[in-house]
Amino acid sequence: MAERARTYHHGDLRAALVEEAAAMISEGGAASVTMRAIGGRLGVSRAAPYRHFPGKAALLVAVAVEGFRRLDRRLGASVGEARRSNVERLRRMGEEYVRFAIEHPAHYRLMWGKEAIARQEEPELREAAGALLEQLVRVIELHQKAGEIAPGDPRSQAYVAWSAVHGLASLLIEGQIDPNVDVEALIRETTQTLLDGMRARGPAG
Amino acid sequence: MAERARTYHHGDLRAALVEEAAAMISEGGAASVTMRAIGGRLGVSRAAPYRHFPGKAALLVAVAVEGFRRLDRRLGASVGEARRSNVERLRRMGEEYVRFAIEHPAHYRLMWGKEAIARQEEPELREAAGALLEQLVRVIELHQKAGEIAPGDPRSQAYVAWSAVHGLASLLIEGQIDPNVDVEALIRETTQTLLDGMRARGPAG
DNA sequence: AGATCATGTTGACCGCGTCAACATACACGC
DNA sequence: GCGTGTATGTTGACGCGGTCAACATGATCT
Repeated sequence: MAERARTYHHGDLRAALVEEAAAMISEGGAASVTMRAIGGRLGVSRAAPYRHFPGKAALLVAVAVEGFRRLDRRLGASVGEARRSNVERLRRMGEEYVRFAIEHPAHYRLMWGKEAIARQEEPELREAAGALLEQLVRVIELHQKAGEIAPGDPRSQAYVAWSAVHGLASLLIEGQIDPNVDVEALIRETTQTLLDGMRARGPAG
Repeated sequence: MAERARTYHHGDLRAALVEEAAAMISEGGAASVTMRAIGGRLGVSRAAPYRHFPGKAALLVAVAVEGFRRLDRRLGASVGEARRSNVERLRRMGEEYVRFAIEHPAHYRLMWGKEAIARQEEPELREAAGALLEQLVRVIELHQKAGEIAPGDPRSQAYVAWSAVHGLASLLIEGQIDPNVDVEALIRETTQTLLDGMRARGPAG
């Protein structure tokens, strides 16, 4: 944003690349992000990014990791806001999760899609996604102790809860849901059904 | 499969293209599907597909539609097999849905991803996905009448159920779930939680 | 000031999707 | 049978995008 490109060297190109790529993803989708375009927008040549990332895939990974960080912070904040217990924390987390996806569809897609990003397991990505899951597990344990949701392996339950919100987020941002439905109502219904299901204890252990 | 390429004309290139593209997606992911490669595998030139599809995107749409048809048939069959009622139908549908995704990850990804496929609303795709949703709605209505799940707009409930299985399927095929967990158990736990939640009626109408 | 290394630039290559111009073969009326 | 039109397939070329190698520039340390 600041006046760069005055000098031959950029100053902090690496950070600028990640920031700019994220902006372009939001504006025009992942397909609009090309090494040439991103260089152009930063007043830099097409090959300059290669001094900071081994390739385009690595740059996108960095963008995705940044997305995870933001989502993680946002969920953390929402948990803080929630009135104490009564599964409010979990509900808030779920709702905020979906809203994040709706607000940043292309970014969210990039965070999960295996297609756009390198196949090999990027450890940084794993870590960032893992942190998210950890946060969810902790909240579930909290509610378990309060007797608000059924006992059981909190990690499995976290996967179940995550599936529900991730699925809803995906359907919404991929345009699979009838535009006439009330999105906020659907989000509430989804989290409510999920919480009801987690409170009950079905026949299958 | 049969001996083609004997003649200058192919016979049924259109169908062969869809079939071959689907095979390549399964083998090497969507990125491995290039017009040149697919032509080569069919003993045909790179531009030949353009006589049958306006572009690569259209070919991929056809592949995705074919995927929807298969999934639709499979779910229909699973419903038939399920013992009568007691939410067995819905459970079977959910489980089969996730299994389909696991067995055909790249194909499943293509079916939903907006990234790979043209942005404009392909009516054929909408229809195919819509048929799937309709099937789900009908099963839900059935269970509602049997008093096995709570009353309410079956379409919203269908979206909720769909979110759960689609989310789980996505997480699994994108490798987001710890490989040590028992996948089948997780599938059962997810459907069970979902069914429990749909049976209950939470405070939110 | 001079050497060295990090950072940025330019030129080139290759693969890809796509189109235009050309070639071939099947189909149908005589 | 035989031309003729149309569907289908081929080849050449273009532009774009990712990437690498060779070169240029500028910061940094002594």
